[in-house]
Amino acid sequence: MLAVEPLRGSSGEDRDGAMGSFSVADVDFADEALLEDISFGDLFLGIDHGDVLPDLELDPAEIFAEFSVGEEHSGSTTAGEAAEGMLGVDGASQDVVAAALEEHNGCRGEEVVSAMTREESMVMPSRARPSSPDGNKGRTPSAAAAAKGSHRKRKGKVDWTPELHRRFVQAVEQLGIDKAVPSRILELMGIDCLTRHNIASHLQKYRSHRKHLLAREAEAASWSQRRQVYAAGAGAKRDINPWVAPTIGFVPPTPAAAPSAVQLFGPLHVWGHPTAEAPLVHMWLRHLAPRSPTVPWAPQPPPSPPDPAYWHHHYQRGSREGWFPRAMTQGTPCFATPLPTAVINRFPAPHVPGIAPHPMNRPPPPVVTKRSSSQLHLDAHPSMESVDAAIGDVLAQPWLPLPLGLKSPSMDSVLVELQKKGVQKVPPACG
DNA sequence: GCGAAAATAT
DNA sequence: AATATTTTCG
Repeated sequence: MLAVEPLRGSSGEDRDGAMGSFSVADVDFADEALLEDISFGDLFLGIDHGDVLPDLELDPAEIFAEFSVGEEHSGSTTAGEAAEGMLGVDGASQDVVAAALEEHNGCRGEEVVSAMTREESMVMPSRARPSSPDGNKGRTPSAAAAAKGSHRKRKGKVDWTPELHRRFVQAVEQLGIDKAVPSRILELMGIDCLTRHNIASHLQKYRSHRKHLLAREAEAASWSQRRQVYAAGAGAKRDINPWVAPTIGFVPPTPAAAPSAVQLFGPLHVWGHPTAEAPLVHMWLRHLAPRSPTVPWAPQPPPSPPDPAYWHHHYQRGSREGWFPRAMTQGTPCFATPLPTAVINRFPAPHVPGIAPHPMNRPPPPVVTKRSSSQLHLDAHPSMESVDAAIGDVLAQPWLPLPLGLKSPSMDSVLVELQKKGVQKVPPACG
């Protein structure tokens, strides 16, 4: 088994340019990643301070006007203070915040107002609801519902701030995922300005997201397992940390694992897109796999790369195209994980229809195997074209494992040519 | 009371 | 247009 990589800083003429400098696109991307860091990361990582107060999305004036109904707030509650609270008070403990929250949202007051509004709306409908023309597909509007009168003023929207969500998740975890039902959650959260419906709704979404994320994790695990299978099959003994040393030619397919090039450059769907997902994933994922309270030393799942910056930190652009681990270009060269052709063929990298797979997201383009013509040629008397083609592939794929058992004399001549081009043969073992 | 899905808001 | 939240309904 042989693996080759371009020599760093070698005098390869057509390669130096590509290696030595990043394209404009690369630079732009890095900047973008940084921007994301600042604008989104902080917001959602700083979950324990400040940004916490949930607020009902009503006009403040409206809120307090309504809350004043039937509720004598203890003088201290003013609109001004409320506004301050909504901006987040530094250093306020969670309890204080929650208390303030309850007070400002006027929980009891809201109940009163809601009820009243409800009754009012029966009498004087404030908003003509479009009587869902055919939206009721598969649903038979009951006579009761029809008789009820369908006009109802919407309640103030609950803003599920990170802090509120945190409480929610805490309650859910405390109950256990199967016993977590709205009423119990509501009890545990102890925030009586929320209704059971609010909780139920949030729970619905929470489950949905959780399901989604777990599915993706399972997918990632599956891929990781596959990689280990063939890595082991090829005799690799080392444990490979997928975040640090991804197997050559493959990139973990899910964002939960590491963002693929496709996910970095083109939206798959919104949850797969870093700009949209980063903040949201933090919101939902944050409590997904908490350290076991009973077995705190239990092994943790590998940390997800928090954002594109992580990706850029650990990976770099290869020559021409493709990402590869920085570790592979720094310090002692390591042996690339062997990728027997048969295995590659059996486990092709995932392919998103309609989007050309990124070079690193598909099986390594074969120098020899997939180009049967080249293979034959090399085995016999390689022409310069075939050698050049091989070199081209190698340069495009900085780490290109050559198929096992390729030891024909012509291979040496290929390697000579590769070396002339600044491609280096990598020692068959590392460490 | 619960969960799924429709309706509505942003 | 997409996502978040509420409301409806079985």
